[in-house]
Amino acid sequence: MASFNRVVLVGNLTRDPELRYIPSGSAVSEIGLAVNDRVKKGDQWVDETTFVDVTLWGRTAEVANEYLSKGSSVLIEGRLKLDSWEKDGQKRSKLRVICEKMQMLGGREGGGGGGGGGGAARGGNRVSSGARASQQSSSDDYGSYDDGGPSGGFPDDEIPF
Amino acid sequence: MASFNRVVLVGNLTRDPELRYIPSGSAVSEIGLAVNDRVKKGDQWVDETTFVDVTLWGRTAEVANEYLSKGSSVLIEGRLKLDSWEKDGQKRSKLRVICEKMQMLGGREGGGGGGGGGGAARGGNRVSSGARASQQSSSDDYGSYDDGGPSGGFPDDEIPF
Amino acid sequence: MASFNRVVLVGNLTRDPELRYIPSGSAVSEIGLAVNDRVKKGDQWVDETTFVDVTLWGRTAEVANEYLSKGSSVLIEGRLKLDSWEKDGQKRSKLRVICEKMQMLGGREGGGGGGGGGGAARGGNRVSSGARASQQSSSDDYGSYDDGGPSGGFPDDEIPF
Amino acid sequence: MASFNRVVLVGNLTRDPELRYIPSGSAVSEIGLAVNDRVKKGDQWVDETTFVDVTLWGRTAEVANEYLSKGSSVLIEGRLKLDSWEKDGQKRSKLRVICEKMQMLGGREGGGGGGGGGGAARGGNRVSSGARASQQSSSDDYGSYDDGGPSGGFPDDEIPF
DNA sequence: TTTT
DNA sequence: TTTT
Repeated sequence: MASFNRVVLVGNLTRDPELRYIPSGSAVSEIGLAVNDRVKKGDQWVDETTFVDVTLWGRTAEVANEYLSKGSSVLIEGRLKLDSWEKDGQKRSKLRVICEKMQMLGGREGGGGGGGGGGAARGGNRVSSGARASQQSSSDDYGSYDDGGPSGGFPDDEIPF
Repeated sequence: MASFNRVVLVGNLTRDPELRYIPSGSAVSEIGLAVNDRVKKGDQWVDETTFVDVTLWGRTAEVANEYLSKGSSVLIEGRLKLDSWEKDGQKRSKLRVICEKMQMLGGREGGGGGGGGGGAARGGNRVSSGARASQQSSSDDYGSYDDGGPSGGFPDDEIPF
Repeated sequence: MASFNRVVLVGNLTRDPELRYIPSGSAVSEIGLAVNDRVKKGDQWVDETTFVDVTLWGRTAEVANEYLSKGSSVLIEGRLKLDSWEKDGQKRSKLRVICEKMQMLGGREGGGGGGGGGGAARGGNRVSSGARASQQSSSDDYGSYDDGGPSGGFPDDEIPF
Repeated sequence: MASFNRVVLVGNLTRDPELRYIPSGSAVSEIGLAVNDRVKKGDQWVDETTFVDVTLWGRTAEVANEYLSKGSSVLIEGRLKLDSWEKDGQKRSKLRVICEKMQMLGGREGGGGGGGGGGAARGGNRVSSGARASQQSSSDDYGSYDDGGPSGGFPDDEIPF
């Protein structure tokens, strides 16, 4: 019965975030993370890249969409989640990470961070969520975003995971 | 470039560990973990089970094989690793966890734990690694096992990940 | 600017929890944790115990008070917090952990856990918070308690840290 | 008996690292970290800075000394450790973090990071450990340093913690 | 101040 | 493919 599920990753986005809104109005964003470890195999160090899909919710999703892009460096805290579906009559499943906290780091063009100013936004075509995202931004100068915890956020059961 | 990869899980084994030795003599064990979270979806709490495959190396693998069995409760610290292979000309991949530290918890029949004595072993058919495992055991009364870190353990490159 | 603060500990209570209510009605509990590591010093393994004070809030505080006692085994996830005060004109400070998630483990007399029944309560003198604690308990069979996250719980600013 | 001790922090150095060598030749470095959280107190978010002393060993200590300075942004993974001593006949103790893995982040003047080249060193007065540090550097382009784990590093028992 |  |  005892159980615990915690993941902390630092990596770079493999593509721009993809934001969408579910019917209830909640924002969801998917990001791909590349985590580059250097691990010992036998007696030598080798590079090992782990690609992980991460789902972000609510304001965190919007902030990611606003401030992160391919190559951005980010810290993600969350939990592992097994997605399951059927394809051609075959059961398939895949581990992903559900983000509970995101922290932008100063890598690349993304990562906002910047002291007073608050980080440069990306190209104009993705700023539709600007209003909400910048409310967030104004309440947090540290580039850290939280999903609001268990009691926050997801007002209905349309959520696909 | 900045990167970090850390997972901490507490769950129950979905099956008995499977131990084998690679040609160099290193022990490897696979365990299946069921992690039972209770997460908020919309405005209600739902149970969500995440099944994760975990790979253990060296003495940790042997200790797991000796003291854990289906149902055992265990804490695993490790990192995410993407396994990739080809099947029917299709690229497939799967996230797993490489265990860097294992801590037996007092669940079920497994979980060693027991005060002075050192935890009851499982059925006799799996005690072949006993000698080595119990050396370990004697140097650690806390049921915690470490893979020896980056400089420990894997003397050659036969390692399949 | 980038910042992150995460602690995960498993240890045993050094004393019974101390529960109190702040004027607003929020529950607060203090527990002392003993974390027994085995670390390498030079070429030998030595035991090292780290004593940490942990603060729990809200329902988590009440549940701890109800189900944990001296010796209980528990997993705490939280963050480091620096408490500061003045004594004899001297500035003093001390690191503690603010618990954000608690998971009871099956150690000792504490640790509740128990499948259907829900874990044995301690002696009668501490059951005053029973009503609330058992509401919690009924919504969670896994012995895991969450402080409700950033948006949960602390309705005023009487909170002393 | 079950026990686990894990800390992950991202913060900025409050001062330059202080490197020294213990009689056996092992390098030790102390850094002060400021971790800036934004936490909810009552119904508003407040900034909260936690100051933590971190001890680094071996090559990690040397690398920190070489590449980090006051203000640098860094991720530290390690464990809590209680330092105890006596002063004026009074027992005193203090929690610190023993670093097991360090990852430089791209903040400020520190944080090395730099792709191929390997990060700019600090002013000349601290480069005495250069030779060793750059060996390290050459075996790791990711700015991540590991203490070598339980089996690595500390060849004698002069170590003061 | 301490737990297993 | 699954554990509690």
